[in-house]
Amino acid sequence: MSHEEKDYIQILRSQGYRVTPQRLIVLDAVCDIGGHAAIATVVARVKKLDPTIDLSTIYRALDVLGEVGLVVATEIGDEGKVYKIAGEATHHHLICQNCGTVLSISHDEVNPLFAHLQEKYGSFFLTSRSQSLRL
Amino acid sequence: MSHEEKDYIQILRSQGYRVTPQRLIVLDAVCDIGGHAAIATVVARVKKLDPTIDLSTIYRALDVLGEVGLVVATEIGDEGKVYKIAGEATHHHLICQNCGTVLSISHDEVNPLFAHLQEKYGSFFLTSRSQSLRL
DNA sequence: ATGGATGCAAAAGTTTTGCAAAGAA
DNA sequence: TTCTTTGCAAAACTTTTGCATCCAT
Repeated sequence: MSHEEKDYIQILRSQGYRVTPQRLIVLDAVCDIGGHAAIATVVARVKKLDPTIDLSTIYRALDVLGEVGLVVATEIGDEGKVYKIAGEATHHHLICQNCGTVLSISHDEVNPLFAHLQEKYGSFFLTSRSQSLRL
Repeated sequence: MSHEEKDYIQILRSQGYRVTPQRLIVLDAVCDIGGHAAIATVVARVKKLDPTIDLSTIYRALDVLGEVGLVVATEIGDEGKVYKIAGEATHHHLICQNCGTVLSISHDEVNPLFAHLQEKYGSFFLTSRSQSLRL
């Protein structure tokens, strides 16, 4: 697990949320998966760690973890929402339309386009916390 | 309506599908909307034209229209699937993350990036019939 | 006439919500 | 103790499917 224990406990508490085993397991699951994980993947991982955790609890935990900024939810293509640990370098996803494989690429690859679009379209272009460039 | 009557009747028939009033109304609806339309928008438009058309018929009509290539379904961000009349120039969508406004931009804007990515990542990059670059 | 398409109803899949009981602070 | 969170169950949505009837060809 790459997240510091103290940190996320702090973060949850400071935002008025309680630190529960369920939330930690969901956080662990998302973290263990490494990349971006569809809800089904998160659920599978969570259930493997603790089969008694309810589906609704997982959804609620992901909401809370997103609320406090520990997890980021992004909508990508056909996969629906995917979740990942926040704090990674800004990056993007290249998705094979045949097999669905997702390849992450550095923001550097895309930056020239970003710069161009931002200059040209200004307010339409997301500059901060951009998770995905949706074209 | 910008589609030629003869054309789409031909197209449906040639693929073994029948030309029904429901399918034409769904096609008209998508066409009238002009841009990309979420399912809810299509349904609203269809129902206005003919309230008796069933929801399942609309889904099935969109499937068929997609099958024969008259309509294109694209998955974009939070909006889920959006439908539009096929045959437009390849373009992309810029989506304001505040208000959700969608701005279409020419493929020319993005082409340099496409060329770069294609060269670098080869098979991961979709070259034909690309509806959206999903990063 | 005849095979595909429709409308209705029900099913299936996914996400959300109400609430009593359990648990973190 | 107090107030949040959980698990369960049910609800709310969205999309799909089965089937008798209807209709395009």
